[in-house]
Formats: sequence, structure tokens, C-alpha cells
Amino acid sequence: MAKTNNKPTVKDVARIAGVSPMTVSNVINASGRVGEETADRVREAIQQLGYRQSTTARRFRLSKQWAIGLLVIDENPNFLSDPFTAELISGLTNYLTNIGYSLTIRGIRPSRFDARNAFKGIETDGLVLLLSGKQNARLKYVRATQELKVPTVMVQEPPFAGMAALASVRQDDYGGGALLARHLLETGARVFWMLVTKTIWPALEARGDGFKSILDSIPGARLELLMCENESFEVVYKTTSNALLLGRPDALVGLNDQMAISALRAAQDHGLAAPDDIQITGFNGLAFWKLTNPRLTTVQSCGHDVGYQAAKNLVDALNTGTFSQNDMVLPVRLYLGQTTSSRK
Amino acid sequence: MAKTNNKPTVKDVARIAGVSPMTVSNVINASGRVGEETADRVREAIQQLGYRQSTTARRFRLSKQWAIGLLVIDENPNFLSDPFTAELISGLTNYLTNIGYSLTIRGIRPSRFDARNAFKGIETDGLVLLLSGKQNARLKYVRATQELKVPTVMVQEPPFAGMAALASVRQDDYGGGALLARHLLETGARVFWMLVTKTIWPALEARGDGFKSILDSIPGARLELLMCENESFEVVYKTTSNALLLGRPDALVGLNDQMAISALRAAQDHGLAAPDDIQITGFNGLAFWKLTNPRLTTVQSCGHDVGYQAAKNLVDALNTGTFSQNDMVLPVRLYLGQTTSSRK
DNA sequence: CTGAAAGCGCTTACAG
DNA sequence: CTGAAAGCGCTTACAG
Repeated sequence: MAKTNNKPTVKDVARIAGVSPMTVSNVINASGRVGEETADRVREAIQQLGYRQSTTARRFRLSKQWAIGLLVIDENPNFLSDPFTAELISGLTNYLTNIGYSLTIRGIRPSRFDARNAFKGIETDGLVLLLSGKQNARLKYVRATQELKVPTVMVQEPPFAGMAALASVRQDDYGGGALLARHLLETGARVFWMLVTKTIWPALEARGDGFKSILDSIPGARLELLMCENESFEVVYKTTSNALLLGRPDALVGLNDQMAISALRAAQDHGLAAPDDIQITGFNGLAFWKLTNPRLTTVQSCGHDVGYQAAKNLVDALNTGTFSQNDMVLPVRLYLGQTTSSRK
Repeated sequence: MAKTNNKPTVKDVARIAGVSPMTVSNVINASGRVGEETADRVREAIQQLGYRQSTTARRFRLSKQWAIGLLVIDENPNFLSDPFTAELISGLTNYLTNIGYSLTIRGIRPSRFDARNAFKGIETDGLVLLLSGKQNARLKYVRATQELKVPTVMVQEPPFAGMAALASVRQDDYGGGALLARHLLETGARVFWMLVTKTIWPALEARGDGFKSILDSIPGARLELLMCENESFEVVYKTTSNALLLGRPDALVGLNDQMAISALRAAQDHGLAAPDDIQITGFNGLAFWKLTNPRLTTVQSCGHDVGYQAAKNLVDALNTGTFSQNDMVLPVRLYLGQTTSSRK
């Protein structure tokens, strides 16, 4: 077959330099078993021809991709606009880029998930999973990804039992929820409304569960759920606003900052001031949180670290054959803002 | 050489189905020149073996990647936290995923840019460029990318003359800046402080230039630049705060919403209320902007559309050989919020 | 230190 | 409708 394009190859370089292709290969990959003089000749030929190594051919030959896939299962196609996800991806790429790996991101909407086609065109050395949905749905996604037979790290998700090629890296969302509950209880709050959405994210669930766990032992403490169709400003605002027509909690609990702020706006428009009339807490404390007014009481997430550690754990597993740590849990910390009272 | 792994190949499928490898290939790629019965036998064999086509081998064979690269030149390694960039990427992936392409993102810090190594490991059918820095630095990046010899689209950047394999897709930032200036002039404002950063983004420059262009013909109108080391909350807050000790403009002009809000907080802490004591405008109106309080007067960007059109334009060029449009400019619109006065 | 041979998995002409 | 041959660009044993 005729060449489809005229890019120079190792063969061309070899001819110009008067050596064999594998000597060229050795020079490029710095194997160090080439004479200095020969290597110089090869480098000159590379310059002269403008030769660039074909990554595709190399990947093919070595059946190694130097690439990690990130799979996000989200109903929202614009999942990058979530600050935690953006931080997570930053952490992943910061680690991977340094060691010459690239990250391939794929977002799939659960309603369109099809085990046969979901991973078409994806070929990576490892996989990072950010899953949403009910436990059995998440298990389904994990089972499907296992067919790719590559080491996999789930982020923001507790481990599944009995899957060796699968590790977890997550932050202590449960503990963060507990921190918020203790703080609010100390201010005297007893009646709580928690904003939840139909899309289930295990991390958000953990925050909620951590919060509830503290209330259980407190007499008089009461938690109600405000179910929002999705986490857009409009929906959270409207849902909160409607609920406030019928009652008023001591505190509104958002499972992330966006929802907390949306609810805060609704409360303000009902003439309620934070923290005196109503308290509000969020979760994440990333990027835009510093711009919130009043500054939100929140738990500072470590999305970047979760991504960084997930990538590190995964690449280590690629190199050693096993995960050094099967469930990594990173700490979070409470940040007191202006939307909760000081101790009463 | 022995096989490095035991994944089934077309050969294995062919043997089981009792056909030749190219018949398997024809079935997989639905060439349609295979008898129904034979095709069924092949599909059964695929099922039985759990065969998955090797994307790498296919890419290698056809020297086509079905992949687009996004190159971001940014001093900030966490460039994903910028709402516009996140929207842009959403737009790119939304278009690309639908047609079976993937997006490879690479962020490079200008100080570390090295033409020889910048694109190591990147092999894509096309390139999208989001550049920062001075004009001649940007030109340098573009020249370097041209060595990859793939069609390239610059986003948020006006076209460079005389480069055929290069097109531009951007929004009307200049016009957006002009909209804001006209609006502020109508409120009676004459003295403006514009928040600028050391890192030069052509889009932000265009916003500033558009703004200035309107002031030029207005007697008494005065523009001063507040130079911020970077666009973090802390720096913009501090810079604005220091400046407010020495004077007070009629309006603060942020070239994006983040900076505008940061400046607004400084103004508030100086006892200035918007819009009565001081007016403030932003730019972008994406994601978190709805959460701003008071709601910022801004220009609504279309980062998603810019990304979507850039991807479409690029893939069309891949298929046809030339760009149908060399400079696409998308419209923006003014959104009046609560940080500017109504007409006086 | 350097090279001739073989092959990674796939698909495009070209025959039949 | 189906197949035998060739080759995409690279690198790993294996010789010398």
C-alpha cells in the first residue's frame, strides 16, 4: 500500500543517518546503548526531517496507552460546571500530566447507558469512576467497566466488596456532615431542612447520613428533607420558597454550596436574615464559595487531592500490579462563615 | 514474539466463526458486504469470546485518531475552575462525543512552554487553542502547533493572517464591552476603574477595548486600570480595597464576574453600596453568576456555543479539507442586574 | 555498539 | 459474498 501521508518515520531517519531503524528507536527512547557519535547523527537527521515519533504506533506496539479514562455518570451533560468535579479533574490532570499520562473524559447520562457501547473508543491503562444513581445502578456500571479489564479507582464512593482490581479514594463526607450537625446543634438549632435532589450521589448521601447520625441521639432534633427535582438555582429556590410558606426550620442544610446559596436567596426573599432568623450551611468551600455573601458556613472539600491521590493510586497499581490502598479517606474541615450563629 | 496479553483478536473470532479476519472486520464496521448468516455466526463468536475491537490498532491502521486536542496556555494550572473554560469544554465534548470523537485536554504554563516537548504524546486529528499571553507569544504557540500539521481552531482569539489551516471561533467580547460602557454612560457614570490582570487573555482585552471605544467620544469620561497580580479573590479584593483608600470611581468594571464580585466585596467593606454609591459590572453570566448577591449586571457569554461551534467547524474541516468559516463571531447580550442604576 | 527479523491488530486493495 | 497478502510505525528479543 502507498503511504497515506508523507510524515517521516524511523526508517527515513535511519536512512539519512546511515543506521538501522532500531538505533533510531534507541536514541529517541534514550535507551543509552548507542554511541555518542551515532546518536548525534541520528538527532541531526531527526532535526533535518522534522521527525516526530508516532504515539499511536508506539501505543500499538507496546500495548500501553499512557492514558487514564475518567467516566462520569451524570444526568447533567454539563457536569464540568460542578466545582467539585472541576477540582477533581484538576487534581487528576496535575498528577497525570507530570508523568506523561493523559486523561480522557467521558460523560454518560444514566438513561443512555448501554454496556455494549459505553466504552467504545475508550482504550486506557486505567479507569477512574465518578458514579451517581442508586447502589444497584452503580454496581451495574462498575460491573460493566470491569469488562475493560483495567485497574479502576472509584472516587467519592465507598468500596465494593470482592473486587480486587477496584479501589476507592474519597473524602470524609460522612464526617463532614457530622461536623456541621454538631456545630448547628451547639447553636441551639433543632429543626433542620435538608435539601436533597433526585439524582443520587454517594458522596452527598454520605454527607446527609453523617449529619443524621449526630441528630439521632438528640431529643427534640428533627430533620425534614426538601426534595428538589434538580440542583439548579431556579428549582432549589422555588422548592425552598414554597416550603417556607408552610413553615420555618432553624437551619437549612445544603449538601453543596450551590444549593445552600440558592436556598439562602429564597429565605432572604421571605424576609429571613441569616443567621438570626434562619441558619444555612453548605458543603465544598471551593472556587466561587469565597464570593458568597454572606460568607457561607461550609465544610471544605479536597476535590483536588481526591483527584490527585486517585491518579497516583491508580498509576502505582499499574506499575506494581496491585493497589497499595483499597480505601483512602481524606479529611475535611469545618469552616465557620456568617450564615450560622456562634455558640449560644 | 509471544502475545503480551490474552485479549481475543479478529483472528480468534475468525477461527471460531470459520471465516477470515477481514470478514470479521467487515461485520464489526458494518460494511454491509457480508451475508446475514455469516454475519450472525461472527456476532456469536464475538459474544462468546468477549471480543472488543482494539481502538489503538484501528487508529494505527487508518492513521486517524477520532480525537481532538484542546491546548490551554494558562499560568494557572487549575484552569478548569474558570467558569468560561468549563463551559467551553462542555460545548466541545457535547459535540464531539455525539460523533464518536474524544477530547484530550492539555494545560501548559507559559513559563514551561517548550516547542519540542509541548505536544509529546499528543496525536489528534485536530486542535483547539485557548491562548493567553502577549500577541507575539501567542503567535509563537500557534507556530509551534502548526508543526503538528493538523487543522486548528483558535477560540476567543481573532484570526491570524495568512494561515490557512487555522480558523477562529469567538464571541463578540468587543461588542459586549461596548454594551456595558453605553449602559454605564446612560446611568451618568463618567469615572471608571477597570480591573485587569497581568496574564493577558485576548478575549478579556477585547472586552476592555470595546469598553474604551465607547468612552473615546464622551467628553469627561475617564478610565483607569487597576492592575491585579492575578484574578484570585484575595488579590482583587486587596487591590480594589487599597485603591478605594485613595479615590472612588463611579463604576468598577470587572472583565469577568469573579473579579467583579471580588471588587464588590471590597467596596461593600468600605461602606459603599451598589449601585447607589458605586456601580459594578461583570462579564460572563455563567453558572455561579445566578448566585451572586446582589445580582450582578453582566454580559452573558456563550462559552458552550463557542466550544460547540469550534468542534463542529473543526470536524467539518477534517471531513471537507477546508474551513467553511475562518472567523466565527457569536453574539452576546447585556443582562441588567442590581449593581448598576437604571437610566438617570 | 549495531542490525535483520518478526510481529503487535487491524483494514485496504485486489482476486476469485 | 469471501479470502490471502501486504503493510501501517514501532520496538523486543536475539545475533553478531
